[in-house]
Amino acid sequence: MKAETGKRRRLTPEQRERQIVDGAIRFFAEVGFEGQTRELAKRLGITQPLLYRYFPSKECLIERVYNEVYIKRWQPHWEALIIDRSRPLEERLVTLYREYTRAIFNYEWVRIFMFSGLKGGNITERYLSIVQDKLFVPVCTELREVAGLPSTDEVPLEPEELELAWNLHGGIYYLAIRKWIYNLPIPEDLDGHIERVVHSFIEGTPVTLRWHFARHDV
Amino acid sequence: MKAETGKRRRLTPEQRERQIVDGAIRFFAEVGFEGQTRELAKRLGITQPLLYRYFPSKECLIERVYNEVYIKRWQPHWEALIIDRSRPLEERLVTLYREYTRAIFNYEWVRIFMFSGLKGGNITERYLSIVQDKLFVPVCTELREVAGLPSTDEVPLEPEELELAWNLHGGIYYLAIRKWIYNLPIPEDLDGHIERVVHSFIEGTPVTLRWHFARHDV
DNA sequence: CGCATAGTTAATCGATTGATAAATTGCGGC
DNA sequence: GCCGCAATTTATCAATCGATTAACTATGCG
Repeated sequence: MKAETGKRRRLTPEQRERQIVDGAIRFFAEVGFEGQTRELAKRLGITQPLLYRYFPSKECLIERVYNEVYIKRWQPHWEALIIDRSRPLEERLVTLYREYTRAIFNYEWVRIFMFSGLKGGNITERYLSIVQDKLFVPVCTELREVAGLPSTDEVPLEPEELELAWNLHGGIYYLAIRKWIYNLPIPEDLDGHIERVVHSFIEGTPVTLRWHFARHDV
Repeated sequence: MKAETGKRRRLTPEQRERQIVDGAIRFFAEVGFEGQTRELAKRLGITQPLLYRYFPSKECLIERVYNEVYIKRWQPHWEALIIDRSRPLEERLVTLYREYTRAIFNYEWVRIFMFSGLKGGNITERYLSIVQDKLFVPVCTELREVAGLPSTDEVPLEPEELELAWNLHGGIYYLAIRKWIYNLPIPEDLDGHIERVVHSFIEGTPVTLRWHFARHDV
């Protein structure tokens, strides 16, 4: 009644823990957090109680998965990139979203983020508030300059402006949702697509901003 | 050992079935399809076995929820609206997305659609293929005309063009995801936001299209 | 009033869940 | 080589899942 001989492999705690965490990320990304510990163990080729030697509860393992997935993906230099006026804003945005999609666009990140949002908590809210403060606000500040409008020091940023940055971001992120959640094909040439989308943004948004403020100030 | 007197309410089968379906839509939208039948019954104020008098299995109830949510939301006149060249394209798109968001932007639709996508199946794929054929393709056809480019009869639609329509759509739909999945605030003035986004689209996309074809044909 | 029909319920079953305790086995140090 | 510790497994528990059965009770018809 023993396991198949030779299958039992004794790893160091560090190796085993890493194996469990990596497997859990993949597993929960696929089936959601209601996925069963027995099924996870089977995929890892270990027994279910062994999971509980490394993590006191399923909830703790999930918490660990969150941390592994969200930490270390953010590139602080993005914030400097956006405000580097030695390059055209269009070029900066293309670079930003090229790198952003390379960092974020993958099966595990997109699906775990969505499961996490549906579940509740406030993990997604916290993450996106950072995105807004570190990316969208500076982008809008730069947009003011490109559009020939007063700086944000003189005229505070309006929610309507922020929404235009959210819209650019949402259109791009929707690609990831299409691919990893709706299981639909997306362009092979992602970089080319980003170039076109950012080009449309640069051509259209400053005009809209001036249009908005002109109506607004009347 | 009987239930509390007076609580028992006898409804006609039609009323009871409707009550169960409506409650199930709300319930599964909130917690996902792993939500338990006992909890659903409790929220409805009935006992769990009664669910099985109306639906042979949980899976059948879920199937019914799908049909209730997705059927009857699509407005066939949208397809005619897009190609009505007696009005400016910008006005047509604003009208379209005003109506589209009124029809689709609600808690149940957005969350059940997302749960359904994560679960797999092909419900989301089928729906979105309709959206592409009925909305995005005609929009791109109209864009050709606005941009002064050859009609789609002469030069077939390219995937890159379709992606620009997907991008507009994704940016707008991302608002719904922010609100009902990430639990973030979105603009109160949704119609005004749509006006600005569509304006940016009309200002930026034709330029990008000509830019794209110019590079392309070299 | 009485009876049949049907809506509703309590009680329960077998399978599965997260989690635990105890037995087993692999590996490094002597 | 073998000894001991710790990694891993077997066996199992209590709770909970979807689903079933049989009994209970409200309503309409005569």
